[in-house]
Amino acid sequence: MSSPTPVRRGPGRPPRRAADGLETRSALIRCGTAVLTEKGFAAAGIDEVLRSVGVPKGSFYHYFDSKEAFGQAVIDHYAAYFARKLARCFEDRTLTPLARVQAFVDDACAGMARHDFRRGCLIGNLGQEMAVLPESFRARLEAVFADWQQRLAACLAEAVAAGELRAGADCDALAAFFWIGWEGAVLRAKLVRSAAPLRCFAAGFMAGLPR
Amino acid sequence: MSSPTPVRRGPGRPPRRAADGLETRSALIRCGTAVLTEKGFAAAGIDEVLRSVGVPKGSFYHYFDSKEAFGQAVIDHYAAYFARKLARCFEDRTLTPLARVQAFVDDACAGMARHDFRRGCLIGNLGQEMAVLPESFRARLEAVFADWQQRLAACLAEAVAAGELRAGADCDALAAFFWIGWEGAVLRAKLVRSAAPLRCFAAGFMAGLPR
DNA sequence: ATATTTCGAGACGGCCGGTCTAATATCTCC
DNA sequence: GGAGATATTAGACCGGCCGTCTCGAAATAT
Repeated sequence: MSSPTPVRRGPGRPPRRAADGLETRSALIRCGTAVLTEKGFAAAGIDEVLRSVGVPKGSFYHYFDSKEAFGQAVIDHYAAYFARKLARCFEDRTLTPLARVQAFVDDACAGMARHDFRRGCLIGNLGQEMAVLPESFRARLEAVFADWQQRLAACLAEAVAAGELRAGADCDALAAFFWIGWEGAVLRAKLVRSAAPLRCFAAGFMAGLPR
Repeated sequence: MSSPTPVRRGPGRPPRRAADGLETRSALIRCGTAVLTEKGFAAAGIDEVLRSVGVPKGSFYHYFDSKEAFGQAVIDHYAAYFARKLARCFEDRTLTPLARVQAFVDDACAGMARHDFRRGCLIGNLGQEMAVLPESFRARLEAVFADWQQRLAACLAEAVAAGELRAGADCDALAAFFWIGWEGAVLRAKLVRSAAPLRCFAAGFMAGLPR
């Protein structure tokens, strides 16, 4: 019997399938997200992504102008994914604001453990690589960090309103501080293959908050 | 007139010169430190180092078994250099213990600015790259971080003794927290090409210390 | 049915980077 | 002063990777 999705692979325009073009394209992006999150941009090869998805090289340059354009698409995809995750955590009304921050940390620990601490944060990876990256990445990466910072700052502002933080606390500065250090924690977690750095940083952050 | 050091370049055993082998070798390491600190290990090419030092490609494998071995040597060199810097800062009796930490931060800000925020921290760079690095690097990088943490913890212990920190403060945990987050700050400073993240993290760290 | 457009297969070129081998000049020791 | 040992290098090799190119076939329009 034939496979459930008889993916024709051979030259010629493929038979019409529901939004197949989008399927292929987004499969490439999804796989690329995993690969770039693990290896970074420069060290990752397009061929690896293609082989893993089962798409021939010729298709790639039909969907993307270049590796650089592909990277941009992957960043956008990751940013959207992460924004959803942050919204889920930081706007969860069933928890107190500070408990939401802790929930994010717990979620991140579980996430890294699930991939044996080989994958880190795509944005952090690429930020570290800026010296060897197309300059076009810089603005996009900065924008993503700005978004994260704003989301966390809003959550911290709720903490102030709820009396969990001292009135007058500088939520923006605290949020900036968190994300700056968090990337370091992710980096270290990859190195020691353990969630300890994530927990260490989170605990230190919580302990240092102005109550 | 001939150059002061008439470096013979051509096949054959070179004329005896005072420790020339060590000269060449350490020149490679010094240049490699700069390059790896900027680009990381995977993205850095040996050719670039060789060209920059004026050593032919064939020579490389006379001095090092492989790129991996070269990387190890560079790590060792960088670790020694950084240990000296930390000793200079953290054991400076002319400053209070906490002022020494701030002195290190100021020094680091100046250092990154001097290279236009293109160079970061070699150890952090390589840590981030672990997924695509020879496994042999892991232990060495961890050891370097452990050394840094211990040096900072000692300084913080002095701060406790001097009454700058609350008695009973967990200096080891605080030191671990600092280095975890600091690497994130360096990463971010490279991204935004500014010392602001370094200062933001340092300020947050200082503000959160138990007094 | 014919022409045109859309999509994909897979090979190819060019480049670059790490590694190895052979060759060569000097040193050392008899 | 000659012979072997040693230090250094030139250059070739191999493999990977990005990007391109041509061809082929299905879908769609006319």
